[in-house]
This record gives sequence, C-alpha cells and structure tokens, in this order.
Amino acid sequence: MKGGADILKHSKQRDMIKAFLMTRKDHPTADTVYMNVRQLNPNISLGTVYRNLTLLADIGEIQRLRLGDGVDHFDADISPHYHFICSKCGSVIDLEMEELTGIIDNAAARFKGHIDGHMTYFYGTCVDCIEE
Amino acid sequence: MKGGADILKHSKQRDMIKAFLMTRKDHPTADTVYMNVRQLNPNISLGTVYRNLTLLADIGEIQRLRLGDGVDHFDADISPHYHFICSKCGSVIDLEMEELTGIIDNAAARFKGHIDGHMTYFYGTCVDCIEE
DNA sequence: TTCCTTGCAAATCGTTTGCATAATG
DNA sequence: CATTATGCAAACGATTTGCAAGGAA
Repeated sequence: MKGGADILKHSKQRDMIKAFLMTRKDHPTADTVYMNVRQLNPNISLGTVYRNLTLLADIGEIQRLRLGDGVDHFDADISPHYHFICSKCGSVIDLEMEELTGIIDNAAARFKGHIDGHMTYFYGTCVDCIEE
Repeated sequence: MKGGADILKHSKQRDMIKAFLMTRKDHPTADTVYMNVRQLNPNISLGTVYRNLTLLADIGEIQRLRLGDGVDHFDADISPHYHFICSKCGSVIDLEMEELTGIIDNAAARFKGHIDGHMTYFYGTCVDCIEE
C-alpha cells in the first residue's frame, strides 16, 4: 500500500533546477537543464533532474510543454501564454498575444464530457531561420 | 547520393493500414493498428506499420496527432477539426466546433517569424469516466 | 529515527533503421 | 530489370524506475 501524504522535503538539487529554469526564457529540455546544473553540481544525475522537473510540474511550480517535437520542454513561467516552435531549428519562443478566451466554452458547447483546459501552440519558421 | 524521386509503389500492407484506419473514428495508435491489421495479415511487421503510417501522413492521406500523451495517434479524417483527450482513460474524441479562424493572425500580429499553422487540443474527463 | 531524495545503472516505451529478401512497375 | 517495400531484429532517444546509500525533519 502507498501510505503517507509524501511530505515534500527540501533538496539542494531541486532548488538549483528551479533556480536555473527561472534564469531562462527559452524553455530548455531536461537534458539542457542537466548540462547546465551539472556545472554547479557535477554529481547531480540525469534521473534526479527528471524526477524534480516532474515533481515541480506536478505541484505547479513550473510548466511542462509538449510541443510535438518528441521532447519535453520546461518553463518556469507558469502564467498562461502561448508558444511558437520553429520547425527548422526547434527553438521555442513565447508569443505575445491575448488569451484565447471562450475557446473552452466553444469546445464544450456540443461536448458531453468535462473540459479542464486546452493546449495550443504554433509552428512555422523563426526569424533567424528565415534570414539565412 | 540519394538519386531518384522515390516513386511510390503499391503495397498490400499500406492498403490494409489505410483501410483499417478509415473504419475507425477513435484515432488509434500505431500499436493498435498493428494488432488489428495483423488479424488479416499475421506476417505484417510493426516496422512496416510505422513506415506506412509515417508515409501516409507525409503525403497527407492521414493525420498524425500528437496530443501530449507521449504516443502518436492516427486519423484518416484529414479535414481540419479539433480533438479532446481524456486525462483519465486516454481516449481521443472528435470535437464538433467551428474552426478557430483568425487565431493565426492573432498570433502573427506581434511575431517576427512566419507561422505555418497551429495545434490545439482539449483535455479533461470524458463522459464515460465521469459517470463511474 | 523516519521517510524523502539522491546517484547510479538498468529497464521501459515508442519509434526508427540496417539489411537481405520479396514484391511492384 | 530497376527500385521500392517488407520482415526481422537490433538500435535509438527520451524518460522512468529499483535499489542501496545519503540527507532533511
């Protein structure tokens, strides 16, 4: 049986991961987080990075982004906003646009289940990839 | 060097896969396709299923859906429409709703790159999972 | 001391690929 | 005949997990 309430204990590694993520606005992958955090703590393991990213996402301190490129990206900015992913270089960029309000109601109108939320992202070619 | 234009040759396996997909409106995964097609052709391999699903998606005869659950789903209905994925049982359901026109313009307004398209899906709990 | 967290490595899962053979045009 | 497609199995990349040891409350 899976007893207790899994009280969260403090951990240096988790702090470093969260702190690193907050310095970046390019939505790094787990591996990028690993590479970078390892420069401060060479002993940290990839498994720990994954575990903490998952934990942080579960408790809502960060956002996990699945943008269809097969790799998870992570974002310390948990405010609702939209992303663009470049089909060529894979970079992820924040979009400045108002929230798509009403989209849920729109979807829920003729639907019998219950809709919790939606995921929307845009794809195409970023400026840097166009200009070369 | 990669010479020719890769002329498409007919294949029984591809036909079966496409035919099977057209009978289903629940957006099966590659593995589900494999399981089912295998009942008609026990010799077909999973690799062939993957190759053909990828090929069919590339030439636009089917749609590949990445709905954030880590598995690709396939849809023979290539008309633009939206999907709902149940967070509990994972089932994928078509949503009856008008297209989100203007959403691209909306996103492109303050963005420097070029936007080709967008991906939107909804999640929550489906009727069957609510009722139990 | 209790229980969560870590590091390490092995395992898992979905998907892709190399290769020799079979099928298509 | 030239070339694409197949079956098989091995390879892959991203992520997860079991376990013994370390660290926080």
